[in-house]
Amino acid sequence: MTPDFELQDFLPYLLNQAAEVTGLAFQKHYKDKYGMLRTEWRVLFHLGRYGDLTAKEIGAMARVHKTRISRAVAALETKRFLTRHEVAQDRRHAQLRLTAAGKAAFADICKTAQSFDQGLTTQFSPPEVAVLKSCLIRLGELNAPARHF
Amino acid sequence: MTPDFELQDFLPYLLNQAAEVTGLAFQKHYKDKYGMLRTEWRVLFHLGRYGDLTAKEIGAMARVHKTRISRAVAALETKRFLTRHEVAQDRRHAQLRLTAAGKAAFADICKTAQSFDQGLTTQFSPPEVAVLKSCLIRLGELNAPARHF
DNA sequence: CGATATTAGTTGTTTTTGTAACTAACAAGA
DNA sequence: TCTTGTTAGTTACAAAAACAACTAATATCG
Repeated sequence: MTPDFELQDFLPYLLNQAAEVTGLAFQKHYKDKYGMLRTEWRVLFHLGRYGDLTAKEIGAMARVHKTRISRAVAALETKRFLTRHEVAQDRRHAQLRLTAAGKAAFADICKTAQSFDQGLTTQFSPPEVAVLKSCLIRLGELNAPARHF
Repeated sequence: MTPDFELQDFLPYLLNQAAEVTGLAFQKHYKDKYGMLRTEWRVLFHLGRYGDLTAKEIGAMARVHKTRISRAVAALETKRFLTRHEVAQDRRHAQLRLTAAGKAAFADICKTAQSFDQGLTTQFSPPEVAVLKSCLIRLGELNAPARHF
């Protein structure tokens, strides 16, 4: 039968555990402090980092389904973290723009995220971190299943 | 403000993306084929790999909350993949035991999991895989937030 | 121009999960 | 023995996610 296969050797399991632990630890910086969900924080990040974007653009960049983006945008709008600006040429989509409060939250959470990341990576040597991150990027990109954007 | 902080550098994001991509790719082997949820597959795995266990033991080993275990066990029971056996000494907990069908499913999914893992790791060099897995284990264990078992 | 297709985004419905309260069984001290 | 406390597991309810169907705007092709 299956001899010595340990769950500790199974990459999807390891990835999931590490993602869950770190994700739960970090969420207090956007959930407890700003009442945001993870997708909201991601949308906020993309707008803060890359400037005004449409919902579709954010979804494509962050690999998130459009319904999740839609609800995150609506939530951020009621929290007054962003505003919608219709594009005259095509009224189907709208540019999303952070408000001052949105930018402040972005800056705050980003700063925390950077030090959080440092706290995680300092337990490894720089070469280890380099290998870890490059592997994760390849895993996240290469095996990406078909997305229905 | 925040200068050049990329989401691609943020470990929780990378972990989450890699976990999601690989997890979604693998789930067809237990979801599509056996109609199992991820927690069910994990419970099945622990029983198949480590023999009869109680719900609490599985929860402790897999770091899963007891309500999720409870529902997974109930689902596996209706699928006839396991049976409950009361312990005379303490009737609060029950030993969980895989049926023949459960063992067959375990063996099948395990075999697939091993080759799936190989497919993932062969795109990296052996030293890279070693670093990757050891980092993931440390991330998943060291920063583990308090669990309420 | 007019019918059809496509696209951006939203809404509704169903699953799944998280959280808390609960039951039943056992333990331990007064 | 009889409270009181603890433990294993379940159930109920609320939050969140997945999936599908929908609306409105634009594009395309006859």
